Amino acid sequence: MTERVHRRPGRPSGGKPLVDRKHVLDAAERAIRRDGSSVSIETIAREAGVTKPIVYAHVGGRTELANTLAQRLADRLIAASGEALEVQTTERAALAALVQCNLEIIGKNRELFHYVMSGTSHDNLYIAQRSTVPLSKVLAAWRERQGLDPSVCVPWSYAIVGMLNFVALWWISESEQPAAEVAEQLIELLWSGLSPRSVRTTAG
Amino acid sequence: MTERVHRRPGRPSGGKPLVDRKHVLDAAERAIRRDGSSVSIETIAREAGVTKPIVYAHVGGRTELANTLAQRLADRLIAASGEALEVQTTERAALAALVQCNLEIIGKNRELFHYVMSGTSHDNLYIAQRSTVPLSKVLAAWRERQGLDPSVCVPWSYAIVGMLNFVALWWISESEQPAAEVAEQLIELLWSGLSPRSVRTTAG
DNA sequence: GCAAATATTTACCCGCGGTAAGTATTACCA
DNA sequence: TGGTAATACTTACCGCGGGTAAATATTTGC
Repeated sequence: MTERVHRRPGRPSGGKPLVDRKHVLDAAERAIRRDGSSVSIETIAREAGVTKPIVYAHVGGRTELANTLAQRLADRLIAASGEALEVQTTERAALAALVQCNLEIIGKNRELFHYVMSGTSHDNLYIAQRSTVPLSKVLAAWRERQGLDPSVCVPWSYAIVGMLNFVALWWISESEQPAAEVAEQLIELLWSGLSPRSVRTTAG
Repeated sequence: MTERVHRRPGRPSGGKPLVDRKHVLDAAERAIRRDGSSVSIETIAREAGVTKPIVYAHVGGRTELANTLAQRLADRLIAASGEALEVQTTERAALAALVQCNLEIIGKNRELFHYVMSGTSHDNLYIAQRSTVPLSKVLAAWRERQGLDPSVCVPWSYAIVGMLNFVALWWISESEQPAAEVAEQLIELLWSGLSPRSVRTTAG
């Protein structure tokens, strides 16, 4: 966590500015966590110890801020997913671990998640793409390894991301179940589907 | 479609007011369709042939308007889904028809969909619930008929609604594929799951 | 006719996103 | 050592859009 700094106007001695993009973004996250997803740019600026124009200079306007924070959150989710995937043995267990850690990270960043969900522009899929593209690649590689058509992977990626988002939304605000349990339920659907024929015992 | 009306101030002769809730909501939809999802309340009021306070009197503030319109859209989707379900023979085909008609309706109401997606409050799940509750009931009944545990149906409903939402978002803005094709791809995932063992030929 | 009830508008407040212009401090170079 | 250019930051502002209070017009009911 970057700390509050004594700033002074004027060109700084070291080549580097005291307040950079990361400093502002970290402050934004703190402010959102503290004041909720409807926090104003001005409050964020105060949290960073600067004023509004600095925020605009470093990260741009509100939607751009939301996009950037979404990016960061997505990166964390993807990174954690990667780790979760490596540990597990079976593919199904790996998937369950992925979903569970996604839920847990979102649970620890509820307000940020809300900010991102309501702040990013829904017209262009800029952000959703960032989450779906890596997923789509993994899926495509996997399907090809099995000799299956990989063309479904783009819509499937959006489907899975949407699934995760909505379930997370429900889970963080209404459900008392542990993340592992919800993850298992989701994987039951995602792995085996609705089809009654593909019933199988849940993996312990 | 309700039409533009000659209104006059003062207590109206008939018991009924000329401008009611439905009139305003219809106007809102028209305005959104015309000017996009960022349309202002004032513009909506003009479209209805009235002024802002009337809108507030009849439907409330912006989020309440978004919620109400979301409600209406959800009702249309649910109604159309019901019809689609009745016609089909197999359960899988019924599901595919459901998804397809959902996509098509959203495709015909892109701007409204965007308005609803960005306007409804993500903090309380008020709206998502309205879509998921009926779905959840159908799922639960179906699972029970098969002797399966119905407790998964709540998270599954959110999962399916989230899936549909995100795929629709992608489809209306980036995809050129016909709705039927996307629906089939989605159902492939939803019905059979990711599991490699449950591979089966796509229905007709 | 006159008061109460109702429908609607005018005129306004306020907060917030976004920006232009001004001020303070340092680095660089003669 | 002074002066100029570059940099970092602030103050002060604009405008728009959500939301509302108070005024205005019209009709019903006594």
